[in-house]
Amino acid sequence: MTAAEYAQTLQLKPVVPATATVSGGDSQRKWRHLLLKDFTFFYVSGELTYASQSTKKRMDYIHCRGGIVLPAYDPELVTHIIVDTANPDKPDAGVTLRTLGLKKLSDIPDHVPTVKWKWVNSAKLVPNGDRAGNFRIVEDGNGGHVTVRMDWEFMHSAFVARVHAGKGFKNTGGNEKDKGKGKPKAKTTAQRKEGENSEEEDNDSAEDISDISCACRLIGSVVGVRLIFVCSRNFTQDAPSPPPSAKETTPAVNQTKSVQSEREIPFISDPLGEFEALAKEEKKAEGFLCDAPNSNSLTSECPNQDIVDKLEELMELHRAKPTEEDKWRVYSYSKSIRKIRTYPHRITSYEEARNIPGVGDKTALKIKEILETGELRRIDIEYTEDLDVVHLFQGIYGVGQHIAYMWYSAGCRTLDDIRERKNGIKVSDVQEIGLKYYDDINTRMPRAEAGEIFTAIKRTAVSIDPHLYVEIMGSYRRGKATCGDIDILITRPTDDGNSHEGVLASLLSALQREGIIRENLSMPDFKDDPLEAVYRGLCVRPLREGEGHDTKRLVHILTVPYKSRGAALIYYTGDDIFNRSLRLKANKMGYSLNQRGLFAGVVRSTENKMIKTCDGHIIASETEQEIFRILGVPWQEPWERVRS
DNA sequence: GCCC
DNA sequence: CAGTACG
DNA sequence: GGGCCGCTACTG
Repeated sequence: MTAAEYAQTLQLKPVVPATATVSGGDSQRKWRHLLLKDFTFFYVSGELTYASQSTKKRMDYIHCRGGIVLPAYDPELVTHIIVDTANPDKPDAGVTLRTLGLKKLSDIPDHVPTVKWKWVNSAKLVPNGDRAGNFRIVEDGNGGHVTVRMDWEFMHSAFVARVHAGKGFKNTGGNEKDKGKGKPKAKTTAQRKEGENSEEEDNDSAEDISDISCACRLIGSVVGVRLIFVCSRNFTQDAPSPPPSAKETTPAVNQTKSVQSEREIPFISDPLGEFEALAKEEKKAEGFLCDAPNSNSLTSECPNQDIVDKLEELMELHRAKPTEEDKWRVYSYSKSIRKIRTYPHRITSYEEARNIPGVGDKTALKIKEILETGELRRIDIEYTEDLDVVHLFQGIYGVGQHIAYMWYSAGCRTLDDIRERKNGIKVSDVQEIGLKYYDDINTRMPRAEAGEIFTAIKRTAVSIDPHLYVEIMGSYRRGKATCGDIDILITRPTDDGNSHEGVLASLLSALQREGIIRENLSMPDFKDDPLEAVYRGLCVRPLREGEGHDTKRLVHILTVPYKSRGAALIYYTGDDIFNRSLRLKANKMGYSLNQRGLFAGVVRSTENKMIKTCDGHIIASETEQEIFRILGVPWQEPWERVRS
């Protein structure tokens, strides 16, 4: 596991104060347990591949003391960069810059110090509370506060060139500005009122620590969205919040229960049986896929990997087939495969497979066959020579099942055939671009590159109008390590009488001038609403000397009216399966959800569901929380919404 | 494909 | 309108 | 046997 990955897994772990394991009387150390609260670190270990034991231990140390370890460097969020490369006394600037993705040390903001690990250990309790030097007031773990003194950052500066950075060397006053926002204490207490039943209850020494709020702060940071950050795992409390008893919908109540059971799994004697029971319960509880947060599947090995592989292979074959029937098979497979992948134990029988919601008779039989023979004959049966070619063509942006099959039946077999317009096939402008950048478009980019491009675009946007709200969405917001594209949401508060009307057009031409945008795939259409539009194109990251930046990346820019931002955030954060599930649930509850808002009283024509005979009225759209709450879906952070 |  | 793409 | 997201958005 890399350091970044480890940092990411920390986000999901509750903050267990290190002192909780120390016997109660040790007041000598207890004060440390929130020592690093309000600090956001980026840790430079210099380890290219795997995080060493000591790196992990130090990240744990930060995490357990209320600090945040960013998986990816973000100049807007980081408060301290810890440099802990091979030789602790001689930090390596080159390695540091490479890790940060910067060219020179001066690219690091002045208020962010680069410190050696030693600085972290410099904290000392100030017994008489005298406020001299670099003091901090921290919670003492008993509901009170103590004064703690730490060395000035410059005393442990990693690089001579940056001793001035951070506090102490001279009075920059620069990092005072983010002091206020990291103290959502009242909120934390309030949210615990609702959430504590299903959250930790056996940790009386940790009363003031909300692991949730900590994780939220962290991922909120990673994700970079700070529009609305009221965090709670269960029901949210924006606006006048309903008392817990007002949760009238059954799914909601069931949800609370199932979260609880999920948490109990590790402690019971027969985990397998319990899981099956839980699965059954979910089945009859009419649960929607969107109801249960993703409990993080990326950490553990999948005990049924061979089954997953075979089923995925089969699914891909169906994906390349043209019929409507196959489309739904793929939809179904994708859901059942996901369930199997996150199933915690080795599946050993047809019965067991069948008990997993989403796995039906057919798939259970296939699993049985894989268990018994290690093979799946259906794969060979479904395979035909055309599928590889169709799959290849479908990789062209703008080419779907139908066009791919048309081209195949026209006799085309390779991308070059398409380029040559073999047998007179037609290729649209968009497809032409898709063809030209076939490999680029089908290659995911590192998370950091997506961030870099986003930052450049945001800078340009804000220079057009400083009041714009510009955020990165999609897989980046969901915390993925690699991104297939860059999704940017733009809106603007209208309280000063202005709006973002016309901004997208100026932004696009500015980005073209800058050379960031290279190709247009689709242009916005403002016919309905000048505030609402979608742009798609290909871009490259901003140029840096001496490096080629040729790989074109898909970029999507969406503008929405400020009032719709909550619904737009949900839509644009995804993932797709989560969205569909959420919309399905809305529909079943008599609502309708799209990227503009949640609507009630929508009447659909009975024979054609596509036609709404009555528009209904909008009941929520401004915040994600509001929409979740009305739908009885427990609040889930972006990274918990991964369903596929 | 799965589920109602 | 059908086809494709978006989360 | 019928639904499986969206009166989604854009292209041609």
